[in-house]
Amino acid sequence: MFDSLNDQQKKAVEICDKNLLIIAGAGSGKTKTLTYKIAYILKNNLAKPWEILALTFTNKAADEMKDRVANILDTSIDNFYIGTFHALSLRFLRQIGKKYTIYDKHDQEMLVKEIITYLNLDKNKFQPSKVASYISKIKNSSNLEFPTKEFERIYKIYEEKLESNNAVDFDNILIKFIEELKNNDKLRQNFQNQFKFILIDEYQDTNNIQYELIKEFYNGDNRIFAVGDEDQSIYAFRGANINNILSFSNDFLPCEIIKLEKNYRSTKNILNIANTIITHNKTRIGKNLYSDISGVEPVIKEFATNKDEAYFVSNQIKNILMQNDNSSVAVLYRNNNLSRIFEEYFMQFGIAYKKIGAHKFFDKKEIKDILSFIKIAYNEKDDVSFIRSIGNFGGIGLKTIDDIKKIAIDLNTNLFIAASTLTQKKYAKVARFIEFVKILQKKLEFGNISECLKFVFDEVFSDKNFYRQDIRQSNIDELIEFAKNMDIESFMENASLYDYSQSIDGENNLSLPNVSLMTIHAAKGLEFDHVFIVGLNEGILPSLYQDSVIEEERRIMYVGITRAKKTLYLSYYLSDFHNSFIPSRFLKEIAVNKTQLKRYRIGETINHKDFGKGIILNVKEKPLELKVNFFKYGLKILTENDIF
DNA sequence: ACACTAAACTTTTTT
DNA sequence: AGTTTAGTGT
Repeated sequence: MFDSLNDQQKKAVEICDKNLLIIAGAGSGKTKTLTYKIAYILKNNLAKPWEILALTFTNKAADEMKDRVANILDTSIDNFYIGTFHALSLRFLRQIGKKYTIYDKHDQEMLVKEIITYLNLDKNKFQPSKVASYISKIKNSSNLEFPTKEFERIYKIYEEKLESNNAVDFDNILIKFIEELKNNDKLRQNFQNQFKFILIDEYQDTNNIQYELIKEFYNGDNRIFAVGDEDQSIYAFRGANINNILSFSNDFLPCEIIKLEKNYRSTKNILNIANTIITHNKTRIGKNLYSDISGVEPVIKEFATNKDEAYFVSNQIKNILMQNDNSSVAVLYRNNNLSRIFEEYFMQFGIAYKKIGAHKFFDKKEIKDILSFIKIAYNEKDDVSFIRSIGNFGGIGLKTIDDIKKIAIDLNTNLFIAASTLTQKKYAKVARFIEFVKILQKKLEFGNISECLKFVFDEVFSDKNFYRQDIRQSNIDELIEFAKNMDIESFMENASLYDYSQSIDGENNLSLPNVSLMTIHAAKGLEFDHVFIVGLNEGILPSLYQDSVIEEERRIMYVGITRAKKTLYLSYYLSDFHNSFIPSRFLKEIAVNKTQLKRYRIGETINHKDFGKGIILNVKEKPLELKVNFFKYGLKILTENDIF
């Protein structure tokens, strides 16, 4: 059964007495190697299934690994510990009796917003979404440095609130678990002894907290097998630390590094482009991906507008599907707002497609609204869910909620308790709300969540037009169906951690369309016969957003390109009717067939980070020199170095 | 005091 | 697409 592995893969599978860092280039059979390694360990009786811990980055990757292990072993996989860092940590926390409400990004922002209003801070200066992501960044970095005093206060109150709400955000799931391990030697040793082999997928995307967790599991006797590719590290914005992979061989001794460099996915031509681009990066271990597959030359296309681009892509897809119905096709972009125009044209062209990511099932308003009642019944201290549910109950407005908040501060308690003290006649509606939640709590104890959801819908939402629209109604039905036969704990976990929309996967389902629309981030780990990477403009890819780092943007480009098996189309447009654009610098780095790609054209508008918008009056290539008339700052000469 | 509506604005990427 | 805001209506 191990005959189908190449020499490097075989080495990676068979070496079990050392820690291993497997540098797995795109399409080099990473998942295959990991799953065969698990099979090898079991066949040779090196460990029992429950002594293997496999940590993945996404639920999709966990599901795929489960499937493939089950396939090659031909047994049930119930005994394996395969899952995301977050899902497994939560599960272990539950095993020791720790239960929390999980705050997703949205809940987090609501909490931050409450704190900002409470502190009377300027809402424009402190945007909840920015503050929330900054909080996560701080938690993920080792040194706690706050930009301002106000920020430090927000952060402190935020952490206190999580504690008093009996809630955890995504980061805290891991932090809480690490705390438990640190404070309880017996518990830690149990885990260390149990997990003889720890496999970590996508190691390049682990952050400091995840790294710390791995350290807690490691006792020097068990073995860590980390698989990763520094060139595919694209989650720095979420705290991923590329140094984890770069310094693996110092952290876990004895250690061996194995590189998987043979690519089984893409044609030579496609790989050439990927290799050419990525060699511009300095932060890398370095590898040389190669392929035996020959194929056609990738296509680079310029369009006047994004509409022209969408038209061309749609037309091309139509042709591809006419030639071979079974081909898989993907249109990939840097950010989700680029998808809309493709959806429009796909409709016009009659192309069936699926859009991945973007709007998650559990982020939908109707779902969150109903869920907030279950959450407040599950955990009275959950102030975020309190505010959402009471606001939807009907007959209770902002003024009343404000009164409750004030009482909660006075009594130093949560909103639910504060609301329970209101017995005056004018607060009769509040009393009814409290009563309703208590009934719900009784029903929840009974265990049938589906029925509880239906109860909430019937009592609170069924007479409101918004929730009676067909799409929302069917989403609600789906939620009720989803909850069937689930216990409250796993329901809560699934609702918070699982991206339900991504799990409706087309691979085994022939009735779903073969054309996918998604961000490059969402496409990571996937492959398609034909790939279109669109919107390859400066300012889109690379994004040139505030903290965007050019090497990471280049890796995103690299990940996109290496999704393609047979054909690859790279395209950009010059205008989207609001702004004008120039082609991505990454296209210039390729320079296929001496393709004439000018980054700058006379007469174009550019957007400079310091000087704002301006019109290009003159362009000199080699060395690059731009004469630009900026709207605010007037005439400037820019050289290569001060352009970005 | 609250419900409802229309218009404006928000967003890189996500466990 | 969802949330916020301002304005109107009950």
